[in-house]
Amino acid sequence: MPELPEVETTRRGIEPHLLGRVARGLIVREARLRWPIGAEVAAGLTGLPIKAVRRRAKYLLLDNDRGAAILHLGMSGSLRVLDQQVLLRKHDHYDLLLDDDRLLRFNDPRRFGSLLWQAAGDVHPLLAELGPEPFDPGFDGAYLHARAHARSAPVKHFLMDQHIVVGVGNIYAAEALFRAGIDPRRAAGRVSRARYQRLADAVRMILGHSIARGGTTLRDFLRPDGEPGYFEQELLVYGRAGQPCRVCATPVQSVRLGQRASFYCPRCQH
DNA sequence: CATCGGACCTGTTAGC
DNA sequence: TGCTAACAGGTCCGAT
Repeated sequence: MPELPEVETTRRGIEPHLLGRVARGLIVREARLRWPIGAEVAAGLTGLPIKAVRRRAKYLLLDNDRGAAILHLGMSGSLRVLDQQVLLRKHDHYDLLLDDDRLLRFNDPRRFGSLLWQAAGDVHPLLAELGPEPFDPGFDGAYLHARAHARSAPVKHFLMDQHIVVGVGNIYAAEALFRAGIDPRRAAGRVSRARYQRLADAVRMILGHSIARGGTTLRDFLRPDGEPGYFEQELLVYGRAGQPCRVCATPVQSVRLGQRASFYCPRCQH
């Protein structure tokens, strides 16, 4: 589910409910997420006000004076701010209790999500090696071209590598490569600087546009307010195998690149 | 180092 | 209608 636009949509949805609220405690019903939820998370959060709700890559960070909780939604996770009375559903793994009698509830069927703690002054190893945000000024064609030097892996892999640039997952990689006219199978090291500039622009445009639409709803993604995202209606190639390209009407092709479905137009992308 | 495959999970869907 | 296999938005880790 969640790539950068969905995580950012979630951040914007929960931020007004969390900012300035004192965390009263953490109820963990299922600690076995991507990594087990440790006791340090509750200890770090409890008793202090939340000073910021940030996003870095696909991670959400809840800051207080002791440090930050690091939340990841994995493939199937979602967060909602609820009244305590609301009935528990399957896969509701933790609740962060707030001082206004509401709570932040995490649901995640596949349990690829995570909840970690980072002490003030520390940088968690998972965050330390991340590439630039797509909206950072340093993310451009020259940067991508330099990082791709001599790489033989498909450009789609390269674009989805969070050490290169963060936030681009399987859906938006397909969409950005389509907009840039680049075949997802092409070796990353064999894409020109000019085409990488188109790609960087396409990534920013698509992510920004999707955020404005509230993210993409495939299957079960819902925003924290329970509404779906609307970007799905604007996908040009993702999930459209066999259907006509919206630009040239050539049937959209599907290939598997490293265990993952990739969609592209054989006429528009080279 | 870069690259590949496996691993972690459950739910939904496609195919027989 | 039921059973099974394949596949799904992420990404770490170990082997090569």
